[in-house]
Amino acid sequence: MKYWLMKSEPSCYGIDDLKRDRVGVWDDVRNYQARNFMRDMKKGDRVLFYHSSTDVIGIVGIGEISKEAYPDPTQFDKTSYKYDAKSTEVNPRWSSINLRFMTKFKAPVTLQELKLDPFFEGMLVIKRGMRLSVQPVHEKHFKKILELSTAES
DNA sequence: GCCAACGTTGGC
DNA sequence: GCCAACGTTGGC
Repeated sequence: MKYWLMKSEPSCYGIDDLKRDRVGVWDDVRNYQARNFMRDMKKGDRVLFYHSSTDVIGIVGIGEISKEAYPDPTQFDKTSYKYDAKSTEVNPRWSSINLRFMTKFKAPVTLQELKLDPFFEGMLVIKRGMRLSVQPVHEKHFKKILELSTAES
């Protein structure tokens, strides 16, 4: 099983939206590196759900990959601002995955906490200028974040 | 709202 | 294939 981190702006789609929907469609990634990671995802992989561009920045819950990469429907939709004229049905450029809600933390494990704890050194999300919205996470970091989240209230 | 750090685009 | 210009991300 692999572990990932996925960023989302809560004003756009946050953990509460995922909780309500139970399964969320990740369908607007237009970055090749992020796409490639999404294509590596396997059913059952765990995902740290991260809130960006908000007052409390950090990891707010856990999800699970419930459907592996498939062509992102928005790339063929001419009415979508995510429409990509260069993408074809035969050779789609962009991929989607489905994410199933698992847990919402009582309190976020904040970016600030991660930066202060030497244990998380090397974790991609705390690297300055790391804008990648989908990234792999080490198992030890994932597990530690789970511990931290239950330690909080 | 600022701006640094990237990624992408397109002229050459 | 280089690289300047431009657009976007995302923390602060």
